Amino acid sequence: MAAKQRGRPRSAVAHQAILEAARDLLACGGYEQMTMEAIAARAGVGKQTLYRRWPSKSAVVAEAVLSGYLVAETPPPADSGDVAEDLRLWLRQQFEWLGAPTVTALVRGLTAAAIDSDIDAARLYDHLTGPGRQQLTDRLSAGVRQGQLRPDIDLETVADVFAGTMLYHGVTGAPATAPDADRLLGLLLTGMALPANTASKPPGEEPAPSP
Amino acid sequence: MAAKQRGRPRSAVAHQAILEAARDLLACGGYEQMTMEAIAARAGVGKQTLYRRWPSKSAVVAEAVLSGYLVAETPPPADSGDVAEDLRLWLRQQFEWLGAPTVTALVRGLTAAAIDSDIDAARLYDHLTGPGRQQLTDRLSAGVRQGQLRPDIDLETVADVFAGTMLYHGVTGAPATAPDADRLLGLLLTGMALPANTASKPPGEEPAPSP
Amino acid sequence: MAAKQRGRPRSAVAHQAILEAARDLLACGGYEQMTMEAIAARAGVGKQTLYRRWPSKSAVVAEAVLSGYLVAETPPPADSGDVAEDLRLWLRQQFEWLGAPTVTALVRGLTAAAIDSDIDAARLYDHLTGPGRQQLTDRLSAGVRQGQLRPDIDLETVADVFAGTMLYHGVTGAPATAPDADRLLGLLLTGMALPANTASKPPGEEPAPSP
Amino acid sequence: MAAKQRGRPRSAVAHQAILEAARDLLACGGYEQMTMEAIAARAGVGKQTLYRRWPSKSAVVAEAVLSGYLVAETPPPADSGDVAEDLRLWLRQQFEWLGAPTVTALVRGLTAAAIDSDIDAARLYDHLTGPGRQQLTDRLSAGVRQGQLRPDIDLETVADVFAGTMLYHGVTGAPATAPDADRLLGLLLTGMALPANTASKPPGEEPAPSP
DNA sequence: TGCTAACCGAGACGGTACGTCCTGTCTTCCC
DNA sequence: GGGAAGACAGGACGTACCGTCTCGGTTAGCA
Repeated sequence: MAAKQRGRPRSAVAHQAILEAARDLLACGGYEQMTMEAIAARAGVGKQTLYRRWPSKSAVVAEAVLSGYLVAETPPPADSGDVAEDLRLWLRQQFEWLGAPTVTALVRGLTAAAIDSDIDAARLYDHLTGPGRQQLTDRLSAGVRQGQLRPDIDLETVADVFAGTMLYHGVTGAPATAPDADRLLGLLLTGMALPANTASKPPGEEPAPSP
Repeated sequence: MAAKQRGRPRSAVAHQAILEAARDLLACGGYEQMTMEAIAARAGVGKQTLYRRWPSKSAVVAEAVLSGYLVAETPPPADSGDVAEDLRLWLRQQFEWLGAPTVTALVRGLTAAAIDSDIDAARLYDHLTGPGRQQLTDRLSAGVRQGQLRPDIDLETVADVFAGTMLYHGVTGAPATAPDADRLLGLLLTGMALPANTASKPPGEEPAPSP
Repeated sequence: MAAKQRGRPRSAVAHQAILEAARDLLACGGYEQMTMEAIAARAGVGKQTLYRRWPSKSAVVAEAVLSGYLVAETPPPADSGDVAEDLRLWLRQQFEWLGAPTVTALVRGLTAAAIDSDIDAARLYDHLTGPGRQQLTDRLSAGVRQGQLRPDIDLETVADVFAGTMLYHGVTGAPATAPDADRLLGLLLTGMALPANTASKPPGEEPAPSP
Repeated sequence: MAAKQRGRPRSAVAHQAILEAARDLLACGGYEQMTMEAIAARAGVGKQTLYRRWPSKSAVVAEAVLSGYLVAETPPPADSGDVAEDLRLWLRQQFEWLGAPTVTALVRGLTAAAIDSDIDAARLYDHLTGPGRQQLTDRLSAGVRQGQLRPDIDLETVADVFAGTMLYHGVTGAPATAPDADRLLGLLLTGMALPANTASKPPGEEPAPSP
């Protein structure tokens, strides 16, 4: 081992002030507004204090977004016994939350950071979406146990679909509406294939389309 | 009115040279490397010639990416009569194509441009994904007519799911593999809900949890 | 030949504004106060416009001081026929002028610039002292023609003595007073050696000490 | 009063190491190279140890230069009975010594320190030139006693002339040569005025111009 | 022997200037 | 009028240094 902690230790206060300043600037002015100089000034910190901790602007943004996202968690899906309804409400909530300018700014900031550097963006998104993912997969698993969902569904793929959709709306700024949520969920629940086509095809039986 | 074309007409050669230079720089150095000065220099053009045509860097990038994407089109899904297999092959192909460094660079460039300006990013992505979208929805419609797909599927939502997934992989740089394609398609075809649930949902009934 | 003047020519206005701003800052705040950024701001100019013309701060200072000095010329020594008196008045005037805070600041600035770069400082000082030098040597030559000064005096050496003295006072900030001027001039006119010694020096002969 | 020395005493070793490090850096890299951090690092000392002893960089430089100068003293002028020759040799030696890169660096460092702070530069130069001054004035006084020099010469003014000349050469880096020394000494010994002029001016006589 | 004060090396801190780079505009001469 | 060239104001970048502050640890006198 080494270096046994010599010299003045790095200030945790400064660390937090920087991340918060970065988030504030990101929220109110976007990625371009969020200058290293502005961050330092707003955090009441020298520029070198930023560069001592992070090698570049992208890295600061990445950590700022991640740490900020985690404190602004949304509640997990309820478990009323009706998985479709629970997911529907949860997804609507997620979409609504994602539509908040602050959150959009965080997503765009993180995306910009991911693009203009060699940050491991996939890892970042995993961190970012991690908690929501877990909430989702938990509820899906419960739905399986409750006999409402197919036991063979690929939880990760479902989570990826949601993540991709959210990224799309975050980047484009196109708001994700409640009907969007419903349509997406409907597709994922029902699937595209006719039942006849999928697992065991009950011969001749045509499910009645919505009247 | 409209001054019917006075003075020297704008050079189409310069126009193309600029877009190509932009794409080249984007492909080899990323969005940050692609400066307006570098584009102008590489295209053998004055900077003013860029700004006479596009109002900002983002706009140049946008058009460069879009025009570049279009010339590198992928073929539409086949129609062998088996819609699941046709889509599987097409999606794999799309994913593979998307994994090419050049294409990734274009996607990332477009995303960066979308973020740091007030470009209508949604419109851009529509342009970008438009052709693929059309190919997809055409094949899906055919599948419906062939009695292999549900007649009530929401084509746009399906297309959005694909677009979101591709954006995710483009931005993170995480390669989208053939198994990913298969899993995604499987989910979308089959859906998550058990057949029993879709048809009749016994309200309030709690299935026995696993013992 | 080459380059036949393409592109926008450099602005002479900006050039002058920069030099003047540099001199102003030097005069009111010293060498340390005179930042490149402050110069640019005061001149209403981008920093790049400075660096396009001069490679470093020292170079800007050098030119600013030189051009400023030249416009603030002092009058040449009079020629009343009495060279001693003419020089006495001129030297007093020079000393007084040198004591002005503005001039001291210029001298110190130039000296600082000379020290912290590889500027050819000797050349700068020559430029700086050139006009005064010429005035001095002209008057000395006239004095020689008028039979008041020795024909074999080394004009350059005399000028160097004055220059060195002025540099000393400029750097230290110790004001050069009128009595200082008189003493220096007295020394230079009269010399240190006794007349007996100057005329004929009998080798090996020990002169009788003063009785 | 006066807290009679409690706590750990200051390290004399560190003191010397600092001054030596400062001189070394000054000698090999100039004033700009000589940063407080570099001095501390080279002396194997914490920065606070510097600031505990000196209030600023200029102060460190000043003491470093002075202490360095004193240990590198040049011998005093000889007293062979011939004051002109003694001074000539001594001045040549001084000029040669001054031309050494190390000495030039010290002079430039001291000058830079004098400029960018409110150090009493005159006092520093007095310290710096003090020993040489004393040597010089001693020899001049002896010359006066020996009847070779005028009894009314102003010793301080002579010393100032030498100091100014040396400062000029130190700052500009222009080497002071042996002929320079001879010329300067010739001027100071002989003076500029014709003997006739100093004592009694023959009235109305116009000297013939050079043929 | 322990207490307390001042030192020590190390290095982070706020601040500020540096010199480079890029954006979007402008100004020149050439077609 | 368009086009290539390049200067323009402005401003962010990342580096470096100044002088201060804060760690853990050392070295003295005093108790």
